[in-house]
Amino acid sequence: MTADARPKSKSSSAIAVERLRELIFSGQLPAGSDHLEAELAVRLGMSRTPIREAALTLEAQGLLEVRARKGVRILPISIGDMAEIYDVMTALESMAAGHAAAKGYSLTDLAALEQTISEMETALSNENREAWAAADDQFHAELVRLGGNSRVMSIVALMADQVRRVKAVTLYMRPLPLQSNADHRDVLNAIHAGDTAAAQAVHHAHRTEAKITLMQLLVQNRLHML
Amino acid sequence: MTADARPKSKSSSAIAVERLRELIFSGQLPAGSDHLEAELAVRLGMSRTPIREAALTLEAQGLLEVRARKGVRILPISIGDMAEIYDVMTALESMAAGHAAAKGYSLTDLAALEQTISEMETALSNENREAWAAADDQFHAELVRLGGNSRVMSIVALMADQVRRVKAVTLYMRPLPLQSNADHRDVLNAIHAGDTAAAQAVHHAHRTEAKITLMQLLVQNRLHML
DNA sequence: GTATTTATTAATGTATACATTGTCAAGAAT
DNA sequence: ATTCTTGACAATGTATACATTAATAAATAC
Repeated sequence: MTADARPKSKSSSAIAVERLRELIFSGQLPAGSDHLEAELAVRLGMSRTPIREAALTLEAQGLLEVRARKGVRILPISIGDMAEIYDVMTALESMAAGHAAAKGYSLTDLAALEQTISEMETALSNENREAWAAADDQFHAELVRLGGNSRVMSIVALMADQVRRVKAVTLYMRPLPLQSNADHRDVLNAIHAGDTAAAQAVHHAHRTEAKITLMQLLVQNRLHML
Repeated sequence: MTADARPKSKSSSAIAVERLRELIFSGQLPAGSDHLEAELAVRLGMSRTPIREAALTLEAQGLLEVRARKGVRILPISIGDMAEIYDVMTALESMAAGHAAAKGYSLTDLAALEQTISEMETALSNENREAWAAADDQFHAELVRLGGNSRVMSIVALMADQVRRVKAVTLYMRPLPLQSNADHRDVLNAIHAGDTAAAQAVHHAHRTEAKITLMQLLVQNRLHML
Protein backbone atom coordinates (compact mmCIF):
# COMPACT_ATOMS: atom_id res chain seq x y z
CA MET A 1 0.00 0.00 0.00
CA THR A 2 1.28 3.41 -0.91
CA ALA A 3 2.08 5.80 1.86
CA ASP A 4 1.12 8.88 -0.09
CA ALA A 5 -1.16 11.37 1.61
CA ARG A 6 -3.88 10.87 -1.01
CA PRO A 7 -3.69 14.24 -2.76
CA LYS A 8 -7.04 13.31 -4.20
CA SER A 9 -6.47 15.14 -7.46
CA LYS A 10 -9.62 17.12 -8.06
CA SER A 11 -10.83 17.74 -11.58
CA SER A 12 -10.26 21.16 -13.10
CA SER A 13 -13.99 21.48 -13.38
CA ALA A 14 -14.45 20.98 -9.63
CA ILE A 15 -11.62 23.41 -8.93
CA ALA A 16 -13.28 25.95 -11.20
CA VAL A 17 -16.55 25.63 -9.25
CA GLU A 18 -14.72 26.20 -5.97
CA ARG A 19 -12.63 29.12 -7.19
CA LEU A 20 -15.54 30.84 -8.91
CA ARG A 21 -17.63 30.52 -5.75
CA GLU A 22 -14.80 32.10 -3.76
CA LEU A 23 -14.47 34.91 -6.28
CA ILE A 24 -18.21 35.55 -6.16
CA PHE A 25 -18.53 35.47 -2.37
CA SER A 26 -15.44 37.62 -1.89
CA GLY A 27 -16.87 40.21 -4.23
CA GLN A 28 -14.01 39.91 -6.73
CA LEU A 29 -16.70 39.01 -9.23
CA PRO A 30 -19.29 41.61 -8.22
CA ALA A 31 -23.01 41.09 -8.62
CA GLY A 32 -24.20 42.25 -12.00
CA SER A 33 -20.80 42.04 -13.66
CA ASP A 34 -20.15 40.17 -16.91
CA HIS A 35 -17.15 37.95 -17.54
CA LEU A 36 -16.03 36.23 -20.71
CA GLU A 37 -15.28 32.53 -20.58
CA ALA A 38 -11.84 33.00 -22.10
CA GLU A 39 -11.06 35.67 -19.51
CA LEU A 40 -12.00 33.41 -16.62
CA ALA A 41 -10.07 30.55 -18.21
CA VAL A 42 -6.87 32.61 -18.21
CA ARG A 43 -7.58 33.82 -14.68
CA LEU A 44 -7.91 30.29 -13.34
CA GLY A 45 -5.17 28.87 -15.51
CA MET A 46 -7.21 26.33 -17.41
CA SER A 47 -9.02 26.00 -20.74
CA ARG A 48 -12.55 27.12 -21.48
CA THR A 49 -14.01 23.62 -21.15
CA PRO A 50 -13.93 23.25 -17.35
CA ILE A 51 -14.92 26.91 -17.04
CA ARG A 52 -18.02 26.26 -19.11
CA GLU A 53 -18.90 23.19 -17.08
CA ALA A 54 -18.46 25.07 -13.83
CA ALA A 55 -20.60 27.90 -15.19
CA LEU A 56 -23.37 25.41 -16.00
CA THR A 57 -23.22 24.05 -12.47
CA LEU A 58 -23.23 27.47 -10.85
CA GLU A 59 -26.08 28.55 -13.10
CA ALA A 60 -28.13 25.62 -11.83
CA GLN A 61 -27.26 26.78 -8.31
CA GLY A 62 -28.64 30.22 -9.05
CA LEU A 63 -25.39 32.13 -8.59
CA LEU A 64 -24.86 33.25 -12.16
CA GLU A 65 -26.35 33.22 -15.61
CA VAL A 66 -24.70 32.25 -18.89
CA ARG A 67 -25.76 34.52 -21.71
CA ALA A 68 -24.91 33.90 -25.32
CA ARG A 69 -22.05 36.10 -26.46
CA LYS A 70 -22.16 38.20 -23.28
CA GLY A 71 -20.26 35.91 -20.98
CA VAL A 72 -21.47 34.85 -17.57
CA ARG A 73 -23.30 37.41 -15.46
CA ILE A 74 -23.05 37.24 -11.71
CA LEU A 75 -26.66 37.43 -10.59
CA PRO A 76 -27.61 40.39 -8.43
CA ILE A 77 -30.07 39.85 -5.61
CA SER A 78 -32.99 42.22 -5.21
CA ILE A 79 -35.16 42.82 -2.17
CA GLY A 80 -37.83 40.73 -3.86
CA ASP A 81 -35.36 37.90 -4.29
CA MET A 82 -34.46 38.06 -0.63
CA ALA A 83 -38.12 37.86 0.31
CA GLU A 84 -38.54 34.77 -1.87
CA ILE A 85 -35.45 33.13 -0.46
CA TYR A 86 -36.44 33.77 3.14
CA ASP A 87 -39.90 32.35 2.52
CA VAL A 88 -38.45 29.15 1.08
CA MET A 89 -36.05 28.80 4.00
CA THR A 90 -38.80 29.51 6.50
CA ALA A 91 -41.10 26.85 5.09
CA LEU A 92 -38.46 24.15 4.78
CA GLU A 93 -36.56 24.84 8.00
CA SER A 94 -39.76 24.94 10.02
CA MET A 95 -40.74 21.57 8.63
CA ALA A 96 -37.27 20.26 9.42
CA ALA A 97 -37.58 21.50 13.00
CA GLY A 98 -40.88 19.69 13.37
CA HIS A 99 -39.51 16.47 11.94
CA ALA A 100 -36.45 16.72 14.14
CA ALA A 101 -38.68 16.98 17.20
CA ALA A 102 -40.54 13.87 16.09
CA LYS A 103 -37.38 11.80 15.96
CA GLY A 104 -36.79 11.70 19.72
CA TYR A 105 -33.18 12.81 19.61
CA SER A 106 -31.05 12.39 22.73
CA LEU A 107 -28.91 15.17 24.15
CA THR A 108 -25.93 13.51 22.52
CA ASP A 109 -27.65 13.73 19.14
CA LEU A 110 -28.33 17.40 19.76
CA ALA A 111 -24.81 18.20 20.96
CA ALA A 112 -23.79 19.73 17.64
CA LEU A 113 -26.82 22.02 17.64
CA GLU A 114 -26.16 22.96 21.26
CA GLN A 115 -22.57 23.72 20.30
CA THR A 116 -23.56 26.23 17.63
CA ILE A 117 -25.81 28.03 20.13
CA SER A 118 -22.96 28.25 22.64
CA GLU A 119 -20.73 29.68 19.94
CA MET A 120 -23.33 32.29 19.13
CA GLU A 121 -23.58 33.26 22.80
CA THR A 122 -19.83 33.59 23.08
CA ALA A 123 -19.67 35.59 19.87
CA LEU A 124 -22.43 37.89 21.11
CA SER A 125 -20.70 38.64 24.40
CA ASN A 126 -17.54 39.40 22.44
CA GLU A 127 -19.53 41.42 19.93
CA ASN A 128 -17.87 39.37 17.22
CA ARG A 129 -20.38 39.56 14.41
CA GLU A 130 -18.42 37.46 11.97
CA ALA A 131 -18.20 34.58 14.42
CA TRP A 132 -21.88 34.95 15.25
CA ALA A 133 -22.87 34.81 11.58
CA ALA A 134 -20.75 31.71 10.99
CA ALA A 135 -22.27 29.95 14.01
CA ASP A 136 -25.75 31.03 12.93
CA ASP A 137 -25.19 29.47 9.52
CA GLN A 138 -24.06 26.27 11.22
CA PHE A 139 -27.10 26.27 13.48
CA HIS A 140 -29.48 26.39 10.55
CA ALA A 141 -27.54 23.79 8.58
CA GLU A 142 -27.45 21.44 11.57
CA LEU A 143 -31.15 21.99 12.27
CA VAL A 144 -31.99 21.02 8.73
CA ARG A 145 -29.69 18.01 8.95
CA LEU A 146 -31.55 16.81 12.04
CA GLY A 147 -34.77 17.03 10.05
CA GLY A 148 -33.46 14.11 8.02
CA ASN A 149 -34.52 15.20 4.53
CA SER A 150 -31.55 15.32 2.16
CA ARG A 151 -33.43 17.35 -0.43
CA VAL A 152 -34.32 19.98 2.13
CA MET A 153 -30.65 20.12 3.09
CA SER A 154 -29.59 20.73 -0.51
CA ILE A 155 -32.23 23.35 -1.23
CA VAL A 156 -31.64 25.27 1.98
CA ALA A 157 -27.88 25.20 1.32
CA LEU A 158 -28.48 26.76 -2.10
CA MET A 159 -30.67 29.45 -0.59
CA ALA A 160 -28.08 30.13 2.12
CA ASP A 161 -25.47 30.60 -0.61
CA GLN A 162 -27.57 33.19 -2.37
CA VAL A 163 -28.13 35.11 0.83
CA ARG A 164 -24.50 35.08 1.90
CA ARG A 165 -23.39 38.17 0.00
CA VAL A 166 -26.28 40.20 1.33
CA LYS A 167 -25.59 39.12 4.89
CA ALA A 168 -22.01 40.33 4.63
CA VAL A 169 -23.33 43.82 3.88
CA THR A 170 -26.07 43.95 6.49
CA LEU A 171 -24.10 42.34 9.30
CA TYR A 172 -22.80 45.64 10.66
CA MET A 173 -25.97 47.61 10.04
CA ARG A 174 -28.20 45.95 12.55
CA PRO A 175 -28.06 45.81 16.33
CA LEU A 176 -26.63 42.67 17.88
CA PRO A 177 -29.24 39.91 17.50
CA LEU A 178 -29.85 39.25 21.19
CA GLN A 179 -33.40 37.97 20.87
CA SER A 180 -32.33 35.66 18.08
CA ASN A 181 -30.32 33.52 20.44
CA ALA A 182 -33.18 32.99 22.85
CA ASP A 183 -35.22 31.78 19.88
CA HIS A 184 -32.56 29.27 18.96
CA ARG A 185 -32.59 27.82 22.42
CA ASP A 186 -36.37 27.60 22.37
CA VAL A 187 -36.18 25.59 19.16
CA LEU A 188 -33.60 23.27 20.68
CA ASN A 189 -35.74 22.75 23.77
CA ALA A 190 -38.85 22.00 21.73
CA ILE A 191 -36.95 19.45 19.68
CA HIS A 192 -35.57 17.78 22.79
CA ALA A 193 -39.04 17.76 24.33
CA GLY A 194 -40.37 16.07 21.22
CA ASP A 195 -42.92 18.84 20.73
CA THR A 196 -43.22 18.91 16.94
CA ALA A 197 -45.83 21.65 16.75
CA ALA A 198 -43.85 23.93 19.06
CA ALA A 199 -40.55 23.32 17.27
CA GLN A 200 -42.14 24.17 13.97
CA ALA A 201 -44.07 27.18 15.25
CA VAL A 202 -41.17 28.66 17.19
CA HIS A 203 -38.77 28.34 14.31
CA HIS A 204 -41.33 29.72 11.89
CA ALA A 205 -41.82 32.78 14.07
CA HIS A 206 -38.05 33.16 14.40
CA ARG A 207 -37.50 33.13 10.66
CA THR A 208 -40.45 35.40 9.99
CA GLU A 209 -39.06 37.94 12.43
CA ALA A 210 -35.62 37.70 10.84
CA LYS A 211 -37.14 38.30 7.42
CA ILE A 212 -38.99 41.41 8.56
CA THR A 213 -35.89 42.82 10.20
CA LEU A 214 -33.81 42.24 7.09
CA MET A 215 -36.43 43.68 4.74
CA GLN A 216 -36.66 46.86 6.79
CA LEU A 217 -32.89 47.13 6.85
CA LEU A 218 -32.64 46.79 3.10
CA VAL A 219 -35.38 49.34 2.42
CA GLN A 220 -34.06 51.88 4.93
CA ASN A 221 -30.56 51.67 3.52
CA ARG A 222 -31.75 51.80 -0.08
CA LEU A 223 -30.14 48.41 -0.76
CA HIS A 224 -32.52 47.49 -3.53
CA MET A 225 -29.94 45.45 -5.33
CA LEU A 226 -26.84 43.62 -4.19
CA MET B 1 -30.98 19.73 -48.51
CA THR B 2 -33.98 19.07 -46.33
CA ALA B 3 -36.64 21.75 -46.29
CA ASP B 4 -36.95 21.73 -42.53
CA ALA B 5 -38.89 24.84 -41.62
CA ARG B 6 -37.12 25.67 -38.38
CA PRO B 7 -37.35 29.41 -37.85
CA LYS B 8 -35.80 29.06 -34.43
CA SER B 9 -32.59 27.10 -34.16
CA LYS B 10 -32.07 25.74 -30.67
CA SER B 11 -28.63 24.84 -29.47
CA SER B 12 -27.63 21.20 -29.55
CA SER B 13 -27.16 21.37 -25.84
CA ALA B 14 -30.75 22.47 -25.29
CA ILE B 15 -31.99 19.79 -27.68
CA ALA B 16 -29.99 17.20 -25.76
CA VAL B 17 -31.65 18.26 -22.50
CA GLU B 18 -35.11 17.93 -24.08
CA ARG B 19 -34.44 14.60 -25.77
CA LEU B 20 -32.80 13.06 -22.71
CA ARG B 21 -35.72 14.12 -20.54
CA GLU B 22 -38.11 12.47 -23.00
CA LEU B 23 -36.03 9.30 -23.02
CA ILE B 24 -35.98 9.22 -19.23
CA PHE B 25 -39.69 9.89 -18.75
CA SER B 26 -40.68 7.42 -21.45
CA GLY B 27 -38.62 4.74 -19.78
CA GLN B 28 -36.30 4.27 -22.74
CA LEU B 29 -33.53 5.17 -20.34
CA PRO B 30 -34.70 3.13 -17.35
CA ALA B 31 -34.00 4.09 -13.75
CA GLY B 32 -30.73 2.65 -12.56
CA SER B 33 -29.30 2.13 -16.04
CA ASP B 34 -25.87 3.40 -17.10
CA HIS B 35 -25.14 5.05 -20.42
CA LEU B 36 -21.85 6.12 -21.94
CA GLU B 37 -21.51 9.64 -23.23
CA ALA B 38 -20.29 8.47 -26.63
CA GLU B 39 -23.26 6.12 -26.87
CA LEU B 40 -25.76 8.89 -26.15
CA ALA B 41 -23.93 11.19 -28.55
CA VAL B 42 -24.42 8.71 -31.41
CA ARG B 43 -28.02 8.18 -30.37
CA LEU B 44 -28.84 11.87 -30.50
CA GLY B 45 -26.68 12.57 -33.53
CA MET B 46 -24.29 15.05 -31.95
CA SER B 47 -20.86 15.14 -30.37
CA ARG B 48 -20.05 14.43 -26.74
CA THR B 49 -19.79 18.09 -25.83
CA PRO B 50 -23.49 19.02 -25.83
CA ILE B 51 -24.26 15.62 -24.27
CA ARG B 52 -21.93 16.40 -21.40
CA GLU B 53 -23.42 19.83 -20.90
CA ALA B 54 -26.94 18.40 -20.91
CA ALA B 55 -25.86 15.74 -18.42
CA LEU B 56 -24.52 18.44 -16.10
CA THR B 57 -27.83 20.28 -16.28
CA LEU B 58 -29.90 17.16 -15.69
CA GLU B 59 -27.65 16.18 -12.81
CA ALA B 60 -28.36 19.53 -11.18
CA GLN B 61 -32.05 18.78 -11.69
CA GLY B 62 -31.70 15.49 -9.86
CA LEU B 63 -32.64 13.23 -12.76
CA LEU B 64 -29.30 11.53 -13.27
CA GLU B 65 -25.79 11.28 -11.95
CA VAL B 66 -22.53 11.54 -13.89
CA ARG B 67 -19.97 9.07 -12.63
CA ALA B 68 -16.37 9.07 -13.71
CA ARG B 69 -15.73 6.35 -16.26
CA LYS B 70 -19.14 4.73 -15.69
CA GLY B 71 -21.23 7.02 -17.81
CA VAL B 72 -24.39 8.71 -16.64
CA ARG B 73 -26.70 6.77 -14.36
CA ILE B 74 -30.42 7.44 -14.44
CA LEU B 75 -31.29 7.91 -10.79
CA PRO B 76 -33.75 5.45 -9.30
CA ILE B 77 -36.32 6.74 -6.82
CA SER B 78 -36.83 4.86 -3.57
CA ILE B 79 -39.75 5.01 -1.18
CA GLY B 80 -37.61 7.19 1.05
CA ASP B 81 -36.98 9.55 -1.84
CA MET B 82 -40.68 9.79 -2.51
CA ALA B 83 -41.32 10.65 1.13
CA GLU B 84 -38.70 13.40 0.97
CA ILE B 85 -40.10 14.78 -2.26
CA TYR B 86 -43.66 14.83 -1.01
CA ASP B 87 -42.61 16.60 2.18
CA VAL B 88 -40.86 19.33 0.20
CA MET B 89 -43.86 19.75 -2.07
CA THR B 90 -46.23 19.81 0.88
CA ALA B 91 -44.30 22.53 2.68
CA LEU B 92 -43.81 24.76 -0.35
CA GLU B 93 -47.22 24.31 -1.95
CA SER B 94 -49.00 24.96 1.34
CA MET B 95 -47.08 28.17 1.73
CA ALA B 96 -47.94 29.09 -1.86
CA ALA B 97 -51.63 28.45 -1.17
CA GLY B 98 -51.50 30.74 1.85
CA HIS B 99 -49.74 33.49 -0.07
CA ALA B 100 -52.17 33.13 -2.96
CA ALA B 101 -55.07 33.65 -0.55
CA ALA B 102 -53.41 36.79 0.76
CA LYS B 103 -53.23 38.35 -2.69
CA GLY B 104 -56.98 38.90 -3.08
CA TYR B 105 -57.27 37.31 -6.50
CA SER B 106 -60.44 37.88 -8.50
CA LEU B 107 -62.38 35.05 -10.11
CA THR B 108 -60.75 36.01 -13.40
CA ASP B 109 -57.32 35.55 -11.85
CA LEU B 110 -58.40 32.16 -10.59
CA ALA B 111 -59.94 31.03 -13.88
CA ALA B 112 -56.95 28.90 -14.83
CA LEU B 113 -57.05 27.10 -11.49
CA GLU B 114 -60.80 26.61 -11.82
CA GLN B 115 -60.23 25.22 -15.29
CA THR B 116 -57.87 22.50 -14.07
CA ILE B 117 -60.42 21.44 -11.46
CA SER B 118 -63.13 21.19 -14.10
CA GLU B 119 -60.83 19.08 -16.23
CA MET B 120 -60.20 16.76 -13.30
CA GLU B 121 -63.94 16.40 -12.73
CA THR B 122 -64.53 15.57 -16.37
CA ALA B 123 -61.64 13.13 -16.38
CA LEU B 124 -62.99 11.46 -13.23
CA SER B 125 -66.46 10.95 -14.66
CA ASN B 126 -64.87 9.46 -17.76
CA GLU B 127 -62.51 7.42 -15.61
CA ASN B 128 -59.69 8.80 -17.72
CA ARG B 129 -56.74 8.53 -15.36
CA GLU B 130 -54.18 9.96 -17.75
CA ALA B 131 -56.22 13.12 -18.27
CA TRP B 132 -56.82 13.39 -14.53
CA ALA B 133 -53.11 13.12 -13.77
CA ALA B 134 -52.26 15.78 -16.37
CA ALA B 135 -54.88 18.16 -14.97
CA ASP B 136 -53.71 17.43 -11.42
CA ASP B 137 -50.16 18.38 -12.39
CA GLN B 138 -51.49 21.60 -13.90
CA PHE B 139 -53.51 22.37 -10.78
CA HIS B 140 -50.47 22.14 -8.56
CA ALA B 141 -48.30 24.14 -10.98
CA GLU B 142 -50.94 26.86 -11.24
CA LEU B 143 -51.44 26.95 -7.49
CA VAL B 144 -47.73 27.51 -7.00
CA ARG B 145 -47.71 30.16 -9.70
CA LEU B 146 -50.46 32.04 -7.89
CA GLY B 147 -48.29 31.99 -4.78
CA GLY B 148 -45.99 34.39 -6.59
CA ASN B 149 -42.62 32.95 -5.57
CA SER B 150 -40.50 32.08 -8.59
CA ARG B 151 -38.08 29.97 -6.57
CA VAL B 152 -40.90 27.89 -5.18
CA MET B 153 -42.14 27.38 -8.73
CA SER B 154 -38.74 26.11 -9.87
CA ILE B 155 -38.21 23.82 -6.92
CA VAL B 156 -41.70 22.31 -7.06
CA ALA B 157 -41.30 21.77 -10.81
CA LEU B 158 -38.09 19.83 -10.16
CA MET B 159 -39.79 17.70 -7.53
CA ALA B 160 -42.74 17.07 -9.86
CA ASP B 161 -40.30 15.86 -12.51
CA GLN B 162 -38.78 13.36 -10.14
CA VAL B 163 -42.16 12.03 -9.13
CA ARG B 164 -43.48 11.71 -12.68
CA ARG B 165 -42.10 8.25 -13.41
CA VAL B 166 -43.49 6.86 -10.18
CA LYS B 167 -46.91 8.33 -10.83
CA ALA B 168 -47.07 6.59 -14.20
CA VAL B 169 -46.71 3.27 -12.40
CA THR B 170 -49.11 3.89 -9.53
CA LEU B 171 -51.80 5.59 -11.58
CA TYR B 172 -53.70 2.39 -12.28
CA MET B 173 -53.14 0.80 -8.88
CA ARG B 174 -55.20 3.13 -6.79
CA PRO B 175 -58.93 3.78 -6.75
CA LEU B 176 -60.12 6.89 -8.54
CA PRO B 177 -59.20 9.91 -6.40
CA LEU B 178 -62.69 11.18 -5.71
CA GLN B 179 -61.95 12.90 -2.41
CA SER B 180 -58.95 14.61 -3.97
CA ASN B 181 -61.14 16.74 -6.15
CA ALA B 182 -63.24 18.03 -3.29
CA ASP B 183 -60.00 19.06 -1.60
CA HIS B 184 -58.93 21.01 -4.66
CA ARG B 185 -62.16 22.94 -4.68
CA ASP B 186 -61.79 23.68 -0.97
CA VAL B 187 -58.37 25.14 -1.63
CA LEU B 188 -59.72 27.29 -4.44
CA ASN B 189 -62.55 28.53 -2.25
CA ALA B 190 -60.21 29.40 0.61
CA ILE B 191 -57.97 31.35 -1.78
CA HIS B 192 -60.91 33.25 -3.21
CA ALA B 193 -62.20 33.98 0.28
CA GLY B 194 -58.78 35.37 1.20
CA ASP B 195 -58.50 32.95 4.11
CA THR B 196 -54.75 32.36 4.21
CA ALA B 197 -54.76 30.02 7.19
CA ALA B 198 -57.48 27.84 5.71
CA ALA B 199 -55.90 27.70 2.26
CA GLN B 200 -52.63 26.62 3.77
CA ALA B 201 -54.16 24.13 6.20
CA VAL B 202 -56.50 22.54 3.66
CA HIS B 203 -53.79 22.10 1.09
CA HIS B 204 -51.39 20.76 3.69
CA ALA B 205 -53.93 18.16 4.75
CA HIS B 206 -54.60 17.30 1.11
CA ARG B 207 -50.94 16.71 0.36
CA THR B 208 -50.35 14.79 3.57
CA GLU B 209 -53.22 12.48 2.71
CA ALA B 210 -51.89 12.00 -0.80
CA LYS B 211 -48.47 11.12 0.60
CA ILE B 212 -49.88 8.51 2.96
CA THR B 213 -51.94 6.92 0.18
CA LEU B 214 -48.95 6.74 -2.12
CA MET B 215 -46.62 5.37 0.55
CA GLN B 216 -49.06 2.57 1.37
CA LEU B 217 -49.44 1.78 -2.29
CA LEU B 218 -45.68 1.54 -2.79
CA VAL B 219 -45.17 -0.66 0.26
CA GLN B 220 -48.07 -2.96 -0.52
CA ASN B 221 -46.92 -3.49 -4.07
CA ARG B 222 -43.29 -3.93 -3.07
CA LEU B 223 -42.27 -0.96 -5.20
CA HIS B 224 -39.22 -0.13 -3.14
CA MET B 225 -37.34 1.26 -6.09
CA LEU B 226 -38.45 2.78 -9.36
C1' DG C 1 -28.48 63.62 -42.23
C1' DT C 2 -30.87 59.40 -41.62
C1' DA C 3 -31.83 54.85 -42.35
C1' DT C 4 -31.08 50.53 -44.37
C1' DT C 5 -28.02 47.24 -45.72
C1' DT C 6 -23.81 44.75 -45.62
C1' DA C 7 -19.45 43.24 -43.86
C1' DT C 8 -16.59 42.45 -40.05
C1' DT C 9 -15.70 40.44 -35.87
C1' DA C 10 -15.76 38.80 -31.36
C1' DA C 11 -17.66 35.54 -28.47
C1' DT C 12 -20.08 31.42 -27.73
C1' DG C 13 -21.42 26.72 -29.40
C1' DT C 14 -19.63 22.37 -31.18
C1' DA C 15 -16.52 18.83 -32.78
C1' DT C 16 -12.48 16.42 -32.22
C1' DA C 17 -7.94 15.22 -30.81
C1' DC C 18 -5.40 14.22 -26.84
C1' DA C 19 -4.27 13.35 -21.68
C1' DT C 20 -5.48 11.17 -17.53
C1' DT C 21 -6.93 7.70 -14.64
C1' DG C 22 -9.75 4.08 -12.65
C1' DT C 23 -11.14 -0.60 -13.91
C1' DC C 24 -10.41 -5.16 -14.89
C1' DA C 25 -8.11 -9.04 -16.16
C1' DA C 26 -4.06 -11.84 -16.44
C1' DG C 27 -0.20 -13.59 -14.24
C1' DA C 28 3.27 -14.21 -10.58
C1' DA C 29 4.39 -14.96 -5.87
C1' DT C 30 3.14 -16.84 -1.50
C1' DA D 1 -6.08 -21.32 -4.07
C1' DT D 2 -5.67 -16.61 -2.87
C1' DT D 3 -3.80 -12.28 -2.99
C1' DC D 4 -1.04 -8.89 -4.76
C1' DT D 5 1.12 -6.69 -8.74
C1' DT D 6 1.18 -5.06 -13.11
C1' DG D 7 -0.25 -3.44 -17.41
C1' DA D 8 -3.43 -2.73 -21.10
C1' DC D 9 -7.64 -0.63 -22.01
C1' DA D 10 -11.60 2.16 -22.09
C1' DA D 11 -14.04 6.03 -20.70
C1' DT D 12 -14.02 10.39 -18.93
C1' DG D 13 -11.61 14.91 -18.39
C1' DT D 14 -9.33 18.63 -20.90
C1' DA D 15 -7.44 21.40 -24.58
C1' DT D 16 -7.93 23.27 -28.92
C1' DA D 17 -9.46 23.98 -33.50
C1' DC D 18 -13.41 25.18 -35.99
C1' DA D 19 -18.44 26.71 -37.03
C1' DT D 20 -22.05 29.71 -35.97
C1' DT D 21 -24.19 33.80 -34.86
C1' DA D 22 -25.54 38.14 -33.05
C1' DA D 23 -23.68 42.67 -32.23
C1' DT D 24 -21.23 46.49 -34.09
C1' DA D 25 -19.38 49.32 -37.37
C1' DA D 26 -19.05 50.89 -41.99
C1' DA D 27 -20.86 52.18 -46.23
C1' DT D 28 -24.19 53.39 -49.45
C1' DA D 29 -28.63 54.90 -51.01
C1' DC D 30 -32.23 58.04 -50.31
